[in-house]
Amino acid sequence: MGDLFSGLNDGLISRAEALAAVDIKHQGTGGPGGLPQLKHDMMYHHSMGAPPPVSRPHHQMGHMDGLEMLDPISSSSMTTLTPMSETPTHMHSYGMNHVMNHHHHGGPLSGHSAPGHHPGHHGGHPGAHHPAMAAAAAAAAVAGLHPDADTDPRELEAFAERFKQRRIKLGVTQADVGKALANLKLPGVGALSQSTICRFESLTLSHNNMIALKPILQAWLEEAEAQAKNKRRDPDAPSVLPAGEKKRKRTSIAAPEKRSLEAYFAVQPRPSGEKIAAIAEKLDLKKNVISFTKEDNNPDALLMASPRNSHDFDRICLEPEKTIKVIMPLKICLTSISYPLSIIMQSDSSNIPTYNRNDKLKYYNYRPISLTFMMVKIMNSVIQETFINFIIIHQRISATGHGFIPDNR
DNA sequence: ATGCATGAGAG
DNA sequence: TCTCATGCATA
Repeated sequence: MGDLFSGLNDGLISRAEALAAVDIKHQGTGGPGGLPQLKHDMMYHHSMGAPPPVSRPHHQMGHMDGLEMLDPISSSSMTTLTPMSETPTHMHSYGMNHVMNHHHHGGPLSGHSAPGHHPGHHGGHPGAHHPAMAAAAAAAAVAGLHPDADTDPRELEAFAERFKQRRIKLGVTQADVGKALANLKLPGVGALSQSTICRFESLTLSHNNMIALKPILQAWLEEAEAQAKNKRRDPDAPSVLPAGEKKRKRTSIAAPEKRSLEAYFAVQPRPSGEKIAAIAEKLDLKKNVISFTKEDNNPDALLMASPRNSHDFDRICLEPEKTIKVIMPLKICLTSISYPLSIIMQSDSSNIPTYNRNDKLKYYNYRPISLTFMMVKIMNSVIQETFINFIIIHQRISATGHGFIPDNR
């Protein structure tokens, strides 16, 4: 294994650097080498507040073997690369400066992110904008932590979680939130789609996008809770809460039925569609209520999901236009592989979710990335077999076909 | 929740 | 042409 990755290292790095030179824009203060993506990864990792990355986290069940295979690699290459990751400067370069001035069609986030919130500080100098935070920021900088609470992935993650919980407590759907944003009357902020709210909550937006959206959603949340508190809303202020109470009541399964289902499940955890229908009929429940026994939710079935096996990858590698999605533990970003993968993420033209919340243990941050055919091709041209192996390894431990690690809760 | 498409802005 | 944010439609 070790050979596998170290062999791949040199070729990839040089190729990667070539790519970096082309693809990657300046990422702020000069860290060592020109691999800003890595900083990002590093940052996130550090900021995850996880136990030392090298320590062997016990991830859940099926992933174990894969992780174990990878462990020695990461620890060994860690040695060489760690210094880089620890580089305290530039922590907040955080990449994306070049993105900050993007103007998107119609979106509420035109250009500078976070309208109405700490004007200007997002524009690529995420230093301490609150005087009060300056000290903390400085301290954080010394400690190698991200000084800016608004751009701190931990904070973003925490906020997203909080947001979701409180939204649900308010009985408001993602779609409701999206629409209500327009009523907030924040400058430059219009409605958003359910998709976007969903993506925010699930941290499947770009980091930049997360940062931009956060203050907006925060504003909504505060307003919504205020309005919920005072039943008598200011008639002038448009409600940011959904109008009618038209929520479908939650299905509840009576104890006897539940026992039946559980008993059945013990015998036949994966009944056919007809069986499910029959059960539903018998228990006088809707079919979708019984759907928890479907293959989708069977952990054993997860590895069956697409991409199913190495053959799929092989095929993909021969098929232009295909995009394959791979999930890797962030830990891998700390290894010799990190450069090329970072660059692939940068170069990929499709949407690249930056975060996800599936890592309950906080030891790893699983990060979905997409590899376009071109990138695969480049990778392959450098280290053909090795790359295939690499993919397979990760496929084994993490591919779900949905782009995310299952919770396995 | 997410694959795919769109259109803006930057280069 | 590329990247990115975003929405639509639908699994």
